[in-house]
Amino acid sequence: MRQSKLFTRTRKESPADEVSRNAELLIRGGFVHKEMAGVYSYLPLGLRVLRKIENIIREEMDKVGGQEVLMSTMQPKENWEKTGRWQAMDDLYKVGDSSGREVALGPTHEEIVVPILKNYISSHKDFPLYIYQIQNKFRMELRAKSGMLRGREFIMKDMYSFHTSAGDFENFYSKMQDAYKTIFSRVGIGHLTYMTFASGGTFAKYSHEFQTITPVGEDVIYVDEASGVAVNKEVLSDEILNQLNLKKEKLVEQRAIEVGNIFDLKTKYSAPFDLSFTDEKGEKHPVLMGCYGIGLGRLLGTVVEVLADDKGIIWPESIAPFQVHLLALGDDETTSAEADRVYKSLSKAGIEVLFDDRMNISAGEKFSDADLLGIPFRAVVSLRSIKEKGIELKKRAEEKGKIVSLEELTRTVLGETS
RNA sequence: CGGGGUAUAGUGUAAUGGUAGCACGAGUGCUUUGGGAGCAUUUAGUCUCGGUUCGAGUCCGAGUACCCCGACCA
Repeated sequence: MRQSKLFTRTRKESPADEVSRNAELLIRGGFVHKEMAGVYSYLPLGLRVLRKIENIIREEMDKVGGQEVLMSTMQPKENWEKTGRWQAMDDLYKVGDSSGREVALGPTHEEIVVPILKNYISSHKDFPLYIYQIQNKFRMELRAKSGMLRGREFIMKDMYSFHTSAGDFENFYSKMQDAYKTIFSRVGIGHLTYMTFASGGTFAKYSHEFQTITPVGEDVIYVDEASGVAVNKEVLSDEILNQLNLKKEKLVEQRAIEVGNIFDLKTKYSAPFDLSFTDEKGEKHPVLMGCYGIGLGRLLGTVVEVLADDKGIIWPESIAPFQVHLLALGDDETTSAEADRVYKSLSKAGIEVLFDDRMNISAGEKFSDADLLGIPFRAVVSLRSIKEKGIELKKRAEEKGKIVSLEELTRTVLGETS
């Protein structure tokens, strides 16, 4: 992609109405556009990152046997009345049309997925079943905050699992714990993310949050570094500590943001809709369910929040919008021709390159933009690099670059991204 | 929802109740190119409604939006 053609440009000034680092950098870099409090549009750069996160999650969900669907955003009021949540859920968006009909804008999809399944499954032979989607969710947060971290419209992966026995559920639940750990490692925040024992409300024995350590987090958790286990402050008690084999004096208090959660729904949603199955003996039983969520926008914002430095974003290679930021310094013929050659060669090798081919832009501005955008590898072509018979390669997080050949550049980038 | 704060051009900011200015951006021309360049020139603005006043960006009232703290967050 030629940066001269890229839709959106960077801004030098921070927006006055954004204090949080994630939103500030994402807006200054032109990744997202703020529509209103807690609602953001994704621009080309932001969408590229979002798609990469989405694909990592999709891969891991498919690996555990998930089947992807896309359920409706508009949801019938009757379904919500059946579960009692039309009244009980106070962050539900209720929308009316001119005929007086009311619908909910989906904040979650138990009320949709369960009735759908009722149409198709009824025998124990249909189980287990894992259904997921990646879709926009709507929640009327009383207070949207922290940029991308708590929004009113946001993209979420939600999976629902369906089981005929508690044992089967527990097996799958444990598989999902591993899948989640893999996802957070793959997007680059595994080292800061802890599986955290949490409250599942009144109905759940099993509930875990995946909490990423950051001072801007909304939760307080207690981490046992040795075992990598954490407990949310909400549920901290001697009983829980004993159960988890944790010693109080070894726990470290941290603020953290919840990037994912998984929990046991038992029959909470299958019962109201009478979702049941017939076993081998012909007896009818309610279906057991689990639910597994990850907020993609929040995850994206969290990565920015925890990995950025004072110059800008630092994307992990796995989710960076491009792998290489190629800078042509100087508008002379020699530099332009050489940069163009490098651009074409890298592209041909299948490397995603953002080529800063803009004319009349000072070197300093190009460097600053590169730091802000946070693409993992920066490759500079200039009269100086040409004189040194190579390309200057520098990783975003490194201070100094080195001169490498085009072949070495290609190998380095491919090697580290494969 | 309680408390606090803010609202001026695309962005960031000035302006005792008295001519809305500066910088960035964007457009044009020339110069410049290793850490957010220079000159010239052009472009574009007082959140909404009401009130006070000879006169309101500024004062008063209401509304709206946004930010922060708290409460809330299957």
